[in-house]
Amino acid sequence: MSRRRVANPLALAVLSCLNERPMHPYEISTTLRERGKEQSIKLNYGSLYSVVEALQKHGLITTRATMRAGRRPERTVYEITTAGVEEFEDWLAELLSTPMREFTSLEAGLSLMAGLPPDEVVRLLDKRCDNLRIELRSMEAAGQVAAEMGLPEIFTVESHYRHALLTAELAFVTDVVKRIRSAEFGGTKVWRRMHELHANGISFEEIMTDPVGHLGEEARILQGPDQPHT
Amino acid sequence: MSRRRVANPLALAVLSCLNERPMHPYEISTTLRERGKEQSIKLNYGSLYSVVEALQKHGLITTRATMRAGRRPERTVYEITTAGVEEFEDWLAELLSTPMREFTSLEAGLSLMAGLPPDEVVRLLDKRCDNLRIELRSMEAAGQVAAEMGLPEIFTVESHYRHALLTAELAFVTDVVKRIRSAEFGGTKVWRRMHELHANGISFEEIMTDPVGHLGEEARILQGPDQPHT
DNA sequence: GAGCAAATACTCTATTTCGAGTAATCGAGT
DNA sequence: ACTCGATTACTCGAAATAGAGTATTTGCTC
Repeated sequence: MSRRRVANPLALAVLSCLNERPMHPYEISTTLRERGKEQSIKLNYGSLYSVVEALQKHGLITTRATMRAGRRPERTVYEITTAGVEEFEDWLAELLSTPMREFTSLEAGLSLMAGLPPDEVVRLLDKRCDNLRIELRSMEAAGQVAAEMGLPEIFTVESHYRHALLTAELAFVTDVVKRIRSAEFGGTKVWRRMHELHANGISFEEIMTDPVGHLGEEARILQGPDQPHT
Repeated sequence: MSRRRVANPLALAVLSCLNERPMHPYEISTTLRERGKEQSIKLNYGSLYSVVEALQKHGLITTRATMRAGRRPERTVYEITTAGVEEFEDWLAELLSTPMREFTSLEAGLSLMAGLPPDEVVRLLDKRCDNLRIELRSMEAAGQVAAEMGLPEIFTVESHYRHALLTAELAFVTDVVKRIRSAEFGGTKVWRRMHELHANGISFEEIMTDPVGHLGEEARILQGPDQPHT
């Protein structure tokens, strides 16, 4: 299991709210939403209530009161404990100081992109660039509005961070597209040839049993690490 | 539920392997590991076997044979179906062309960083920069080795992508640190003052009930959206 | 004052995910 | 020939997650 007994980042957001003042879970959810935190921390009811329960079980928060108005569902108000404050500060410190291994979907896509022909990949990545530019522009517009409302940067860093990452992604993908187009991208020729053969009815399995024979000397790397004399 | 009946990216990796040739699950896992794909796609046995089962249930793969050697556990060899090939190509196309909303831990951290005093945040982010530089250098060394082995770029794009993102992160965080230090970062003064009051025993709750009174005119934004005349 | 959409405040359950556990076999050394 | 660690190949159950569903109340219009 993870080092923290409650691992979901939503738990950190809960601690953050309760560090300000006692609240009931639904109030936490609306507070986070109002402040735009659901942009950076995944929030859904199922997780919220189980995370709150887990925090309580581990003594990081306690119920302060349960009240009801009329026949409505009970509202349970929670408050943070000393241990909870400590956990909040320690966890936040870790998030800020220590880069974590994260798995993004583009990384997954890039790592398997050899499965599609290069021209198709170029087309798809080009489309991504368009999408990225659109999103970047809409983030910039939203940032403008926030700035005009006098919202200080401390409340919008996350979105500036996302903007910076998306900008870097756009630059990277643009470059990759350009280099596949010019075949400057390492391996493009073998990659293209392989999909041409496949389009002509030769299975990948067959190609892979004798890569050099089908694709030429450059395909030597495709040979499994050790299939010696048989 | 997600648009795809099997949503785990590991399922895409499975389809990718079976698109090359039939394999049994354990062989899939070692293949992915050998090729370094576990760097970009989370792989663990529990998920692997349930994902394979789900793919089979939905007709994207079928069992080709189950064999056993001696008293060892059965090896079930799977092969991809036509529907599976289609799903593979469509899914991969989507990953490459469409930016997805992802939740990174730094984004979560930044969005809650006001909960720690600015000097502490500076210290932590500085530490992160050190860590980032170390990781970048080790990625560069690994890239060097791969290049010398003649491994073409098509097999290492993912890691170049990660390198580009980490570089952008380093630049962003470095800039934020610099600007908090110089108090050029919007909101720094109120932020610092708030933690000073808190260190002197005033609770956040108390501060937030009258932000302007405690923190000055600049703290007007901290007032909830609508607590009118009461 | 009747009707109806939105907001309030959760609950429930089907999946998914995780990773430790198991059990057999292989190979290298003594 | 035997032992000991690595590898092979999966199983299992606890825990986390997602998000649809429920039931009440409020506010607004006509």
